[in-house]
Amino acid sequence: MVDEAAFPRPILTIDVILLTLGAEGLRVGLISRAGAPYAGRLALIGGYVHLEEDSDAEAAARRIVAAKAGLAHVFLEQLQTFSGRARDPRGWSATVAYYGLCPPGDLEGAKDVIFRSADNPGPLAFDHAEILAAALARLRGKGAYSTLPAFLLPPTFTLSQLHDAYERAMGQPINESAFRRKISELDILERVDGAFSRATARPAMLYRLRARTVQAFDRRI
Amino acid sequence: MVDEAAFPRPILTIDVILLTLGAEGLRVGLISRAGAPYAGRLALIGGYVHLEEDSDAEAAARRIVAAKAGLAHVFLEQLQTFSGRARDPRGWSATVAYYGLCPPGDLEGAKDVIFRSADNPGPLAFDHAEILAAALARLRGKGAYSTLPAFLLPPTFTLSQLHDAYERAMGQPINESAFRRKISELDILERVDGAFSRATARPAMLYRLRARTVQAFDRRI
DNA sequence: AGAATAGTGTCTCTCAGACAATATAGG
DNA sequence: CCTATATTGTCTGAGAGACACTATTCT
Repeated sequence: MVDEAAFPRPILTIDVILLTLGAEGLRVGLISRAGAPYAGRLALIGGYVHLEEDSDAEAAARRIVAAKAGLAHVFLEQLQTFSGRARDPRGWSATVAYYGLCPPGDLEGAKDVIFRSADNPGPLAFDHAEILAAALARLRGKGAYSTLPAFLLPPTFTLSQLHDAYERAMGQPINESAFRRKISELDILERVDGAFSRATARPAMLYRLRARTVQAFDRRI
Repeated sequence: MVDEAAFPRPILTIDVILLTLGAEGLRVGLISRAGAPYAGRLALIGGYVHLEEDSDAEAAARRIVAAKAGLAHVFLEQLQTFSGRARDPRGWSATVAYYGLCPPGDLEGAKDVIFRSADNPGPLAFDHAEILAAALARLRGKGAYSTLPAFLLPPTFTLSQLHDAYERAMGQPINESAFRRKISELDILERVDGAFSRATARPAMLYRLRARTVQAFDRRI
């Protein structure tokens, strides 16, 4: 890093790929763009960094998700930075992309957010389709050997729900007994008092994650 | 991304963690800083984005590595963006970090670059120690299930050299016969005519990577 | 009792690590 | 032949998938 402070500075933005679980699989939260460019197009939840307010890019992402989707607590992880002269007609820009995972129940207050199938969201503004695809690839890659999919669930959940979250996040079936075996061997969950009861079936034990952060495993789940 | 073009723009830089293989393990290429801040301290190879010249951040990274380390062809992959108010005394900044892998032989022309043990490089400028640690973690994590360590070798190599590169990159022993078995099953290498001959031992067959890009595996190597 | 979901036990096949055995060069 | 490195073969234990079986609640 050499001192050449006179260089023109590029535009720096933040984009959040907000993902949640729907009945059919992953869903992504989008916002309809008010102004040009791409007015009326759906876009990822994004904004500028506020230098006085935001201590770093992740703080900016949290502020933006809170402001635009009304979400106070989201699991956020940096995905990648997308940059270049071509991606925004206003000029050379860079956006630091974060993916955010949250349980479906937390999305009541997200009035302006439109949820679409993550795998088939329709046309998006800028290079957001590419960014979304990268987020899905990361989630599916990392989900196979980490607790990432658990952050798509509420704080307490049953093993069946966890299994379901893994299957829906990964988009492929996972052997159930092997899943239970591995989860219990990995010792990443702890029992919570009470049980989750459905309409017409046996109630299941409730668990929560032992750690609040993502845990990666040696082998895939 | 809302239009608020009036916002002050943060400083955006690029940093490259240039890694290569030494006898003792991984080595990182550093440059002694000429000016303030951190004058005289060792720092990662970095610089500003040139908006007219660089089509995107990776192009900027390539230009910077070519200019400061004299390397025309390096394997580069984006690591992460580090940002915040505190990391640079000159103000809120963001740096897009790339790690670069290259074979030891390519480093003849890198006059200004100082190589240090990657695991113990001594004090570095800015938050570069943290960035380097993240690069090593990524290389070791991803190296276990990809062809990443092969990019620390010249274009053609023997299986023993590849095995050695994996062990040195990962910092831990790898069972040799299992390694050979997995490599051959994965079908990522192809034979090259000729053989590599040492002083006083059996010459070994030469291989090269089938694909020019990193290949990830299902299971760890 | 029967339906529906939760949870367990077990069999088999594959794969990874350990390590022995064999191969091929130079001295 | 001896040494050093390369390469292959085999044995064994752990783990993953398949799937049947048991458990518990509600109607």
